[in-house]
Amino acid sequence: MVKPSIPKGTRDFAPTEMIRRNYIFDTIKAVFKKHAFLPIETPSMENLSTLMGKYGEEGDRLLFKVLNSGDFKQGVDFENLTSNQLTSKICEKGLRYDLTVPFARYVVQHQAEISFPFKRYQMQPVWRADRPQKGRYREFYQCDVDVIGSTSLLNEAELMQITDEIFTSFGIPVVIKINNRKILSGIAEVVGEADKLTDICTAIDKLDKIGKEKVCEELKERGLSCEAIGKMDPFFCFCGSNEEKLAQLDKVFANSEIGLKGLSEIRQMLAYAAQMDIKAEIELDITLARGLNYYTGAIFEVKAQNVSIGSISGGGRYDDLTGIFGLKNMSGVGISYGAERIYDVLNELNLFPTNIDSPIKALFINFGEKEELYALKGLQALRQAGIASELYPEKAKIGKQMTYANAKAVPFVIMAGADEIAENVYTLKDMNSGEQRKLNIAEIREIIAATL
RNA sequence: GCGAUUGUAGCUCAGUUGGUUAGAGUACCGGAUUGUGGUUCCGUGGGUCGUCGGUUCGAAUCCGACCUGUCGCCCCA
Repeated sequence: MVKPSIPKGTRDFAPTEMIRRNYIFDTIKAVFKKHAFLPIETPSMENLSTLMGKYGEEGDRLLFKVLNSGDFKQGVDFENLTSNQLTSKICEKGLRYDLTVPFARYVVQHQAEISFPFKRYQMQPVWRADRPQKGRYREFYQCDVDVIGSTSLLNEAELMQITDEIFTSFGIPVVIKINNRKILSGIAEVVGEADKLTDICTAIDKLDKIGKEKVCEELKERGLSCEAIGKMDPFFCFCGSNEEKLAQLDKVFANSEIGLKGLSEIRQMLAYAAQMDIKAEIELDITLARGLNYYTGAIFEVKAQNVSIGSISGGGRYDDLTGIFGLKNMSGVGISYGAERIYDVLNELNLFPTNIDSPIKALFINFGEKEELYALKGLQALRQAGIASELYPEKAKIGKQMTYANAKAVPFVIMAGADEIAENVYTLKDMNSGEQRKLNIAEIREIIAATL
């Protein structure tokens, strides 16, 4: 006997969980569609050459690699190769790590068929060989929207609007944090460490988590001069409204062209957003850096208020993701919503709508051969009215059938034995109140339909 | 990849310095009750004590490795 189990960091989803997950996907998808985005899907596996080197050293380690089919041993020197070298000999495929890189590959490969700007959405699982923790899995879903082939900041603004609409639908209060890589470049330039941009980004990103002192320590470890770290001090304590922060940055960036460009982009985004009736708070946070190093412009991160769960969404603009696949001048901007994080937030805040938990509205009790034929007629009438309903497939004891209805949270049970058949009616039982009445099927249909 | 911690019935957990045949609650199934569930009572079944190895006369209990879950670090949705 094999003990049933699934790989580390993966999960089964029970019907009750799937109903809630589908609610999340459906809600997000509805907003994407309304904003004129089109769906695509890409394969679970990509060639490793597509994936490797796009996510930094750490990312390469977290890629799941797929062993070659056939005799992968042939002609490979197992003795004298390091694990990494061996991997490249015996694996040429890997599971996708995110949806953005496969999207870039898709765009280049299908550029002739696509009309740009291309607005696509994609909701599929991704895999990371990470160590599982709370809210972190090895297989999880991302819901991505991207606009590629347009540099307009209208796109950034639209992504903020989409974010706002999605989380308004969920009833989750959020803060949309924004920043711009050009501002971070400006900071690096101003403190005289322009070539250390990546190190500055990874360190500064942790400010709210580990505090200013530890960030300075890390910057030191990463090779920044004490002088430069001292100059960064003012950037750690920007406060006030977005306008106030921008005004302060204007002064600091007086001699940094790229820094000023970042500021003007933020201003333009905010100006567009102001026309879009966005309810969520939009906060300029210059310590927001995000690990992925392909971002070149705007950066987004969405945090739910009043919960301890980390970011539930993140994204940004990338100017040259398609370059490595041979297509230049194809700037894009996108954002990704983490389905399982949103699930946890909805759960914690008790925000799942209660009406989705009873997908089956009525159960016909099976009394036997003759009675089930009569029940089938009623069942048909309800289904034609779009009411999800079923007939218990066996003549089991009534108590057992009732327990079944209870376990599935079915709100109505319908019974018909010899008496009901003679009168051409059905007994409708409301499982919440326990009340039951003899009615004809049209009346039953109306009563159930009224609860939908 | 590094560190800490966890694992006993489908689920939640007892189990004495290592000592007979490993228990309870709950769920399931059957009955009390052949047209009534979410509240009763009785009964049946269900365990390679995570896996493999070691110490011992004897291991659920002690030791090691691995696997799984959880929590930090790294990184990230």
